[in-house]
Amino acid sequence: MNIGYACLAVGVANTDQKSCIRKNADPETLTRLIAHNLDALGKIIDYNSRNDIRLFRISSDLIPFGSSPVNTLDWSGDFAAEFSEIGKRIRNAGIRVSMHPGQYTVLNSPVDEISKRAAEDLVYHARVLDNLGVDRSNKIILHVGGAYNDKIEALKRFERNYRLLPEPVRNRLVLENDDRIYNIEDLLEIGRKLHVPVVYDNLHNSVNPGGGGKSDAHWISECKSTWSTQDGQQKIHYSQQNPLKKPGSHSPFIRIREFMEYCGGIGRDDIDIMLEVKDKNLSAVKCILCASGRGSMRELEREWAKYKYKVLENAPSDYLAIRRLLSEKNRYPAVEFYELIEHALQTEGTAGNAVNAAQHVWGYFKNDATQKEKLAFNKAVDSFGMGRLPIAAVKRLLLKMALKYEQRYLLDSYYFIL
DNA sequence: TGACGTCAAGATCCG
DNA sequence: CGGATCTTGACGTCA
Repeated sequence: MNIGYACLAVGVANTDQKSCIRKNADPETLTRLIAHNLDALGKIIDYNSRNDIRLFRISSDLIPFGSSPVNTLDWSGDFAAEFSEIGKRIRNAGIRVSMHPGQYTVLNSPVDEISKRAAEDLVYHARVLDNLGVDRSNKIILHVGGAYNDKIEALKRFERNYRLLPEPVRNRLVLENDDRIYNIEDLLEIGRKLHVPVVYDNLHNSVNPGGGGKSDAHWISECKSTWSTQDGQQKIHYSQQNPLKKPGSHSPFIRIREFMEYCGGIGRDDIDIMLEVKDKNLSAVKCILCASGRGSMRELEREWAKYKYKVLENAPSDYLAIRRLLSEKNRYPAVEFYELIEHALQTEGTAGNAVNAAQHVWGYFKNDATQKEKLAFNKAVDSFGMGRLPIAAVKRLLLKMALKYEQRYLLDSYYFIL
C-alpha cells in the first residue's frame, strides 16, 4: 500500500511552484520559472524519498502556460536534462507520480475550442510524464466534464473526444467520479466501455453518491477490475469532510482514527491511496506511519520534534500526555500519538500558553541574540500581552531568528506553519 | 453576472 | 522602503 499527497509539500524549504500572469509570460520569465519549478520538484522528490512517501501528484503548474500558445518555449527540449535527472530520482526512490488537470479541463464541452484546448492540456500533462521517463502506471486523472442539460449526449461527446486523443495520453488517462454530475456508477459504466481505469473518490461519492447506498468498500472493489496490469496498482482518492465548511470541502488534516477504520473496511493492501487534505505531506506521513506497517518509534520521535512547540502552544496537557506516551519504549503507539496531536491542534490555546511556547523557542538563541534582538523580542511579547500584536507576528520574528542563527531543529518545526 | 476552488502573483496599504 | 495584507488571475459550468 502506498499513501501520498498532492502538488505541494508544506514546511519544506524552496519547494513552491511559481507562476505568472499572462501579460508577464515572456520567454525569459517562463524560462526562469520553469527552472525554479523543476528544481523545487526535485527537492520534493528528495523529501518524499527521505520520508518513505511513494505516491505523489505533480502540480499542473510545473510548466506555466504549459498547454497555451502564450508559452512559445521548447520547454521539453530546453529542460530535457533536468526532466531526465528528476525522472531518475523518482524511479530510484520507487515513487509513483500522477497529474490531475483541474475542473476547467473539459474534454466533453460542446464548444469545439474548449474541448480542443482540453485535449491540448492533456497532451501537455502526458508530455511532462513522458519527459520524466516514468511508465504508464504514472497516471493523469480527469473528470468527465459538464452535463449541458443532456447527460447522454454529453457522454457520447466525451467518448468521441476520448477516442481522438493521442495514444500516449490515452495510455495514462484515468477517470474519477466528481461531486456534482458524474457519480461512481456513471464512471464505472464509462470506464468499462472505454477500458479506462476508474479512481474512486470517497468524499465526492458522499456528496454525489452512486445508487443503492453501497459502501466505499463496494465501489472500490467494483473499480478494481478497471485496472489492468499495465495500469499499475489500483488507485483511489481519499479525503475527509471539513466539519466547518460546506459538503465536499477537504478537512485541514486527516483524522487518523477515521482513516484507520476506512482502511480496515477496504481490507486490502494492494491499493494506492492519494490523500486530498490541506496539510498535504503532514497527513501523508501520519497515515504512512499508522497504516503501512513501516513505522518505528524513531520516526514517531522525529515527528514529535516537529509538532512539539505547536502542541505546547495550544495544549500543554497534551504535551505532557505525549511525552508520557513516547516514554513507553516497548510498543508503537502511533495512532494514540496522532490523536493527541489532533486534539491539541483543535484546542484554542490561551495567551499565556502562546507566550510560554514562544519563550521555549526563544531559548534556542537567547544567548546569541544581540541586545537589539532581545529588545525586539521582549517588546513583541509585551505587545502581544496587551493585545496590540497578533501571536503570528511574534512567531514571524522567531522564524527570522531561527533562519539567522541557522537553528535546523527549529526550521523543521511545524510551530511556524500550523 | 457571480459562485465555485485553488494557488500564487500582483497591488495596495502601512509603519 | 520592506513587509503585511488584500485583490486578482486563470480556467469552464451552471444557477
